[in-house]
Amino acid sequence: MNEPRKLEVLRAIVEDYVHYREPVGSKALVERHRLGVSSATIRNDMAALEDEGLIVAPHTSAGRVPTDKGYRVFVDQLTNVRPLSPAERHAIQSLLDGADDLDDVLERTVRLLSHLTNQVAVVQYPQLGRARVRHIEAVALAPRQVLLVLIADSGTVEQRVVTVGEDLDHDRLALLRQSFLAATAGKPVSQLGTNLAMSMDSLLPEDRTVAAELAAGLAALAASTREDRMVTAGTAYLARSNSDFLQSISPVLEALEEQVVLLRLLSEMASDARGVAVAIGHETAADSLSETSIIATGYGRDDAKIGIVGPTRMDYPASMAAVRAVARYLSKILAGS
Amino acid sequence: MNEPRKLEVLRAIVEDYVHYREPVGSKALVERHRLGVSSATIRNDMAALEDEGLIVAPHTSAGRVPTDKGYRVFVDQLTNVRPLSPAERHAIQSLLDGADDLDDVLERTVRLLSHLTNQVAVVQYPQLGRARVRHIEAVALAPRQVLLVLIADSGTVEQRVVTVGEDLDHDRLALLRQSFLAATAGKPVSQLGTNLAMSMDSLLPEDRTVAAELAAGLAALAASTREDRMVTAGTAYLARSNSDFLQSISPVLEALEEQVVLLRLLSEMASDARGVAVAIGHETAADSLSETSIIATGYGRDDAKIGIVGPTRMDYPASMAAVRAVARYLSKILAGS
DNA sequence: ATCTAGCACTTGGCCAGAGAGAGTGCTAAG
DNA sequence: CTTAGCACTCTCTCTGGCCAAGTGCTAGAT
Repeated sequence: MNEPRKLEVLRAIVEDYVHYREPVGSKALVERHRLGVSSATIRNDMAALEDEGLIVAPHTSAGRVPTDKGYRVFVDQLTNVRPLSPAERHAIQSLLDGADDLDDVLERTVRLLSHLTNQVAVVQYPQLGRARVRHIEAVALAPRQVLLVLIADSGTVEQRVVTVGEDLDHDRLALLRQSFLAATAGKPVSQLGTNLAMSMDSLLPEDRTVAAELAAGLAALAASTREDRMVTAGTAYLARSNSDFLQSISPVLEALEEQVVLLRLLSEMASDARGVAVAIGHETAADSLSETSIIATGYGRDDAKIGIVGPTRMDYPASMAAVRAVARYLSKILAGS
Repeated sequence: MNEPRKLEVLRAIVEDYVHYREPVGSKALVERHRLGVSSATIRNDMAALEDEGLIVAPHTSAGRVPTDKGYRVFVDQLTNVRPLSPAERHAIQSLLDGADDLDDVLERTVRLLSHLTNQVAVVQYPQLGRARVRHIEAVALAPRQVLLVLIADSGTVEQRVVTVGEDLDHDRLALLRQSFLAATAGKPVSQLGTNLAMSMDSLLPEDRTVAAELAAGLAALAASTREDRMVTAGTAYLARSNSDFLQSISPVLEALEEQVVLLRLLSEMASDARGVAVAIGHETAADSLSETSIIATGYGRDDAKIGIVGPTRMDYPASMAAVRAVARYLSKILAGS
């Protein structure tokens, strides 16, 4: 058996199936690809591929369809990721220029990626892990209500309203804020909690109770930052792939809204040598996503993830190229600002 | 012709069509409802209803289906909105308790409404129109980059990064901030721009250029606040109504993501005597939503909108009840905080 | 005037059967 | 190892016939 040709056949099957959206048979294969052998030979190869579980026939006399495993081999076999076309590069440039704050950059980026791939795009908020405290603000909204704002040098701003047990006038709050700021400014957000705890001693005894309440709020702010949130775009594309896939889009929409499952998945995906990570069908280990594939990669300093979610029958090479290219531009923009 | 009975027939047709999801005929109607007359009489009524354009027959010998106009008459005919069941009230209570900041409240609310109605729910951010400036913060991120934060007494926090034309050290920025705050604090957000402009005279001449840049940023912040944003939940329900409606969910998803069309629509909808507004099918005046209905109502002081989006074939009475009930709870919670 | 009963008529949905087309696996030969 | 040929298996599509649902109309009952 000719091993290289067998892989070539698998490649052809995947490409044709993605393109024509229907099972592909041996005859169509030799017509559409210059394989240099007859359909009978292809049939032998296909039988072997089926034995290995890379393709299946929906029924006796239909063509073959790649399995998750088949897509996996296909993807692994891809050596170089195709660079983007000039038109695509131009689109990236013009769409991402002119963005101002972080929210805006992420918003534009995810829309861009979605348009480029005709797929749902997701982007995780940059993690605050290595970010440092730039500023802390505390504003009295009511005698016992305080709005806490935490600003990190990564450009993220987190806010929360905290209710405390005793009244706080403006001056007292300003003093506490000053103390908090002194204890944490310029230091990593991740250590905010411990830094605040250590600064408690320097406070007046009568302030410590309320200070602890505020500190808890700030710590919670630092912990539950947006690193566990993501932005989504292009959900409409899910409904476009008019096929049997339509049945399974409801769970996918749920997963996109829930975010939890997807975020865990994204953080577990490790990019390979080509700079992108791919999870195919059941590899996602989530029932709701068993008919979808995810292509993702990290961006920025702290390796937050950006990627796309789509049906397993997708154009992997093009999507991988788009994800990687957009991630690079995004990293560049974030580093520059 | 018996007019009251004709309306009764329309009501029965709508209810049955919503329930059984298929065209309803005269015979089924007399079986399922105590109309007190024979199917032949119903047929006469139905013919009249069809002449008036309230129902149509998909083909010669199928039952009748309500038109948009039919739903409209049905909805207008509803006099009292059914109150929620105790179980639903309980669900509202337990889900909305324990929310802290505005984002969280809206997030929970929209999920709740979505679950109650099994429909897509949307909620518009409260408008800053009548809100007053509580606080302004300006943080130097880099010599020429400033993070502006605007906090309103409605609890909303807006932020934006502005790049200015000259270097700003910390002290100079603090002075400017102080001046801005003095000019605007406690005054309506809507007048922030003019208030800032008037305060320019009191600044040192060399500060005026950069101050103008910052003021422009703040004014933009006040103008483009979240009032033009909304939160969505339950998109997965769109794909659940497994029927011909599946075809049209892609445009709906787009509209939900685009937000612009929907926001305009929401703001144009005026609640009627029962406290809710309903736009049915083509009444939405948006092609992408021609097969969907929207039920919405205002909440809070500034009449921001909350509502649901679903197929025209929906349970209007139940949905109207849920929207109104949730809007009331939401108003109560926002007023209390 | 209004309602009802009956009836002829229309039509989509469903089923079975036939035929075509696509594709396979196998065998035997190059 | 490859190829040609062939029998076989399925699905898909089309057809015709039948049935059930539902209608509109007319004539009679109330």
